[in-house]
Amino acid sequence: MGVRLQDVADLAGVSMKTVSNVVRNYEHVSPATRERVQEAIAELGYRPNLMGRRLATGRTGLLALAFSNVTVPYFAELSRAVSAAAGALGYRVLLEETDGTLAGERAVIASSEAGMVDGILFQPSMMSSMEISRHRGDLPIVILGEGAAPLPVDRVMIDNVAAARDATKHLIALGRSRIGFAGHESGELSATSIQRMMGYQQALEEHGILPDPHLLFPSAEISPSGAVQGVGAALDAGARVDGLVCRDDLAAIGALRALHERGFRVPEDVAVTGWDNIELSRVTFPSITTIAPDLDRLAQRAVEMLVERVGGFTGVGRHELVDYELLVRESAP
Amino acid sequence: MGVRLQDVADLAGVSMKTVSNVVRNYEHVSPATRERVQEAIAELGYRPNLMGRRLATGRTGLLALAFSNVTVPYFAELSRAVSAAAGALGYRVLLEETDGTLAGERAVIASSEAGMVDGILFQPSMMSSMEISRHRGDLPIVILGEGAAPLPVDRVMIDNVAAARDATKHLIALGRSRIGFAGHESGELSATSIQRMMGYQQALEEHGILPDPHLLFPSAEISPSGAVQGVGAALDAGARVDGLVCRDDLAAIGALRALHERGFRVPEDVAVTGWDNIELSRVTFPSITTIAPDLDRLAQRAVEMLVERVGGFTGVGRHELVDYELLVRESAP
DNA sequence: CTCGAAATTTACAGCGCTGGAATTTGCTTG
DNA sequence: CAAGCAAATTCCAGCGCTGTAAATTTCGAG
Repeated sequence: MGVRLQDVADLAGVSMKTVSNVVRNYEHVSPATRERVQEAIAELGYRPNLMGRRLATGRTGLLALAFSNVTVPYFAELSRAVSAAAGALGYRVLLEETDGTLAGERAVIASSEAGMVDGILFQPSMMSSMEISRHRGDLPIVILGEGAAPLPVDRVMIDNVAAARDATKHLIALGRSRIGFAGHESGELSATSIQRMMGYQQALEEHGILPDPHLLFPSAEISPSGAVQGVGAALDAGARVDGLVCRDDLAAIGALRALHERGFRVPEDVAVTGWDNIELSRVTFPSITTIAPDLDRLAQRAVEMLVERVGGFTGVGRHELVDYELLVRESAP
Repeated sequence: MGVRLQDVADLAGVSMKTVSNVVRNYEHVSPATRERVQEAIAELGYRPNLMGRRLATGRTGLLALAFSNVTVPYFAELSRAVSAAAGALGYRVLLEETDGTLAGERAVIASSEAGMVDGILFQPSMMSSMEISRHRGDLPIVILGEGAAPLPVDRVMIDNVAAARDATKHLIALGRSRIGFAGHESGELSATSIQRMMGYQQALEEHGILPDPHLLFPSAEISPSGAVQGVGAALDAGARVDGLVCRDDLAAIGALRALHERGFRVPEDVAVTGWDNIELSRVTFPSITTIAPDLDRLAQRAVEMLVERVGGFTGVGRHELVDYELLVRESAP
């Protein structure tokens, strides 16, 4: 099924290779020949078969983007940004969901089939980048987010610690002093949560506030509902805060509901900050003050670095930070 | 770079084809040989090269899923459901975003390269299924959602008209009589919007309520912010409703904010329904009464039908309806 | 006109794998 | 013990395309 290069070549009366050259815009083809071939292509409706090309070149033109779950708005937005950046460089993106499980993440790294993608962009939830760099096969990998340790693999991230410090300081500047942290895992903490909590504690300490472990409100599940329950349970148990730094916008949305249900006003009684600047954080009531990473830049750098590796670059692991911004909105004005 | 089938064959002292048979679990391989080959595979760390396999078989094992934009939660959730259903049948899913533009959708259908995917699952926003079925090349397509006309291409959807009628009747049963519709396009309506508005109007008429064009609140942009503005502008212009059927949950979230900003209480003053049952609709305050399509079933049937076509089925276009449910929550109890 | 360099085009050998036919091996059975 | 048959394995010919190198044509200078 399908028109082959040879068919076009026959019709145009040239060799297969010349047709190939025309298709790929090789420069040394005479205008006359080029036109004749193009007519033949149009007449036959020829479209190059990618599998053939890829077998021959060894490149697939596909990059994998692995993270836990597209239904997390941050990841959906990341996915768009990465697709755009990859598209600009002639690559397409294959999403790989890991469900945030260790098994899922290992499966991505160890994928039993080769040749599907040219490289992987990986935002790990559970695996340490240590393990990733060890487990790595021959496929280039760039890590998104995650820890700060220098490792033999490229990484792009924002400075989570500094950003968390900024968010917390913003609440302190608002005159809040009983500031909680919400939305982190109740079990083993992800690297992301660890860094954000670290920044939160640093800010408190810098301002002479003693971090109070009773003001940490973990979620049994990293989801808005998880935060509703986590924050709700803590409030019901008598915890009182006037500021709340949330691990991400979804946790903030959950916190908003939990607070609202119990009659606390945001921001009057409790000021709340989120993280990620997902589209919805502008539309909730109140809208959410949040850390907005420069997602486009993050995606662009990550793709660029990965493409360099695909192209053969084998230097040491690079570690780049990307800008972020604290977007002040209604929940912590 | 890479261990080849031949390398494994050499090490195990068998032919390439036997190794291939082992890799693919062909039944007629003696246990002894199988084991020897498997040892060789393990020792060499062999992983089959997909491009080679695919060139040989003509199948890529990839299905495209095309829709406007992953950052729309409904599509993200659809994407998960489709990935799961496809995975169960041995396929993986490549996302194609069209940005909801005609050009984007045409690009998906007319993709200039062949052989990338075996088939397409397509949820159109702008293209009519008429045009899709005409434009179709040799690639099997299954349409998700969209119009009701019987066409020579498979389609799976929920009964949008009936569901909209149910949502509207629910508001009527709550004693509401000035019921508006919000969140549809302010320009050309999508097929989806048309059907949902149709159901809304039918329900009103069935109950002797004359549909009032002043109670239609379109959004300049299909997004929560679009709905905030659309509904907000209408309210500011003096429109008064006691019930609001929203085209989707994001519009409902936007409507919630627009109403809240102006001091209307939900559901006391205005009862609101959404559509899609996105995860967040459970967590907003108030949580949103919504139409919940059976997404898993939808995805499963769509993938099954597409895989049948990939397998060679060429019968007439089938048209399947999938169940939905009205989930009653706080916004319209 | 002739010659060499540059421009254009072609031949050919795979890329790594699989389908199907052909061959060999291993058992049964009369 | 040979024939007969099924199971196991191998051979071979591509799938559609591209890289390399070699062949051919073109063109301007002398």
